[in-house]
Amino acid sequence: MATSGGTIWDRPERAGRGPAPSHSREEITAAAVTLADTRGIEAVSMRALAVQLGVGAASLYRYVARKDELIELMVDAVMGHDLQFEISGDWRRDLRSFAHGLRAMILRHPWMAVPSAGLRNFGPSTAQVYEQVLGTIDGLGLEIDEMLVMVETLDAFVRGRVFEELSEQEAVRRSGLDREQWMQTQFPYIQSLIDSGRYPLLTRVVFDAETPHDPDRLKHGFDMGLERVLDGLAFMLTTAS
Amino acid sequence: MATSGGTIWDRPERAGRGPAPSHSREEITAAAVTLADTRGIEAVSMRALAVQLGVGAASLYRYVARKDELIELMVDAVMGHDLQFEISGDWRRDLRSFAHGLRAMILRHPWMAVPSAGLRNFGPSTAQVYEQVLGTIDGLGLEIDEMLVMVETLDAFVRGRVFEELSEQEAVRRSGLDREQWMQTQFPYIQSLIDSGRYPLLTRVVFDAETPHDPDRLKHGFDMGLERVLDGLAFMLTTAS
DNA sequence: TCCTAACTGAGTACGACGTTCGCAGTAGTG
DNA sequence: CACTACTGCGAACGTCGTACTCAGTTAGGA
Repeated sequence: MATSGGTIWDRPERAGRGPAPSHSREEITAAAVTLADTRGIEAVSMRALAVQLGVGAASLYRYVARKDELIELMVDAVMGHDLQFEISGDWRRDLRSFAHGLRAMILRHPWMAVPSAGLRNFGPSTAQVYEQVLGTIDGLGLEIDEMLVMVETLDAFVRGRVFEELSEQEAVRRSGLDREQWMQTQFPYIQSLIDSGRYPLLTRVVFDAETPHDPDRLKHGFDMGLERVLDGLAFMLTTAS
Repeated sequence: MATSGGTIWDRPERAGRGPAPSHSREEITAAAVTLADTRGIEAVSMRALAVQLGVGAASLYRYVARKDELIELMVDAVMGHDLQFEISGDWRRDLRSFAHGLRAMILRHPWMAVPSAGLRNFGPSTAQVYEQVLGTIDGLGLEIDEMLVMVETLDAFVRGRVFEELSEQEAVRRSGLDREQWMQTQFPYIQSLIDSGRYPLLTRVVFDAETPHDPDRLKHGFDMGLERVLDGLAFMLTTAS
């Protein structure tokens, strides 16, 4: 059993003695990630993953104590490999780059929206990312607590925003229909809301949106919101220096 | 089977002819909500809920087509009953009140953090809430699209922030230990990160936080971030009027 | 008033899930 | 070479969401 240490991060991958394991954490994690990317996170079962690896299901518990730990490995692996952003020395540009990178990463791996709770999920790669992000606002005269508030606020906006962007997309995927068909199943109810006359503003939202569910529209809303959040964060610097 | 309409919201609760159902959607929903509040969302199984109601598990499918629909009912019920905020006519005060109300609601019902994807989960109570929130920024000279961006941005911040606040709390709960014991299981790993010397800023975070996990500290961070976000949203009005 | 179509309740069953147990096999150590 | 600590894994347990089926019940139409 791989059940000694408190978290998986301080438990050694290999124990000293017996035969060498036929797989590595990295290999198993990679297989789980591609499985989640291609068939959705709910398709990542210990059995299915074992099949993918040509292994018995119970064997996976030699590498991982619980499924949760597998998810932790997956999250940290993606944080390490697929989160890209640039550091230029201009804090606003850098935080914007981080926000875009975080959003893009989650959109590439929709299952990341739920299990990765930002700063609280503390694998080594995740830690490195936030170390770097904190670095972009270091030396601007802020207390460490204030720096943390800045990063957490930005992080919360991005994750919350992308979570909303994804939820419709996920509903479509689960229904098995294509986007057009799915929207038609929703239509009668939306219509009944409008006809009730009790939602005039939401009605304007539905009617005035020229391209109702253009992906660029969501990106647009993200970018606008992001600039507002960055505007707000800039206030922290004025009061500090 | 309760499987005719596309969503549960346009499917009548009672069909015309036969015997009256022995329960109502509202009753079932309320039982599920208290079950989720007291024993966690993962304790809400169709079987457990059926026991709570003194009913066979299969009977629940007379009221609900899939478990997802039960969750939808739960979310919308809580949005209707437990989300409180005040409308004064001062947009900033009103949005702040909404943000606090939303946060408090999710903290009271931690399971709401995940399944309720904000604007996309569109039960009648949810719709009413967002109608009201849009109303607080109506008539300020903004296009409906811009109003939507404002609300979505605020909503994203609150949900993302509360999600992070909850994730640690949930990890503690799942471990079965109390907070003190749980923190001690995490300690060796945190220590090893610090000792590696590769995370100087995160180390400052750990050391400089005077009361490491005071709930007021989280509330503080929320309030500070919220004011920054509101600062940023205020910019939308200056360019509009 | 009665018949019957339409509905409700639920026992049973199916397949999938996470996880545990116990055992056969293997590789380093003394 | 024996011992020990490990690895792989078939089988099994309990739980889950859900479909099938059918007996019992009721309200509308004759």
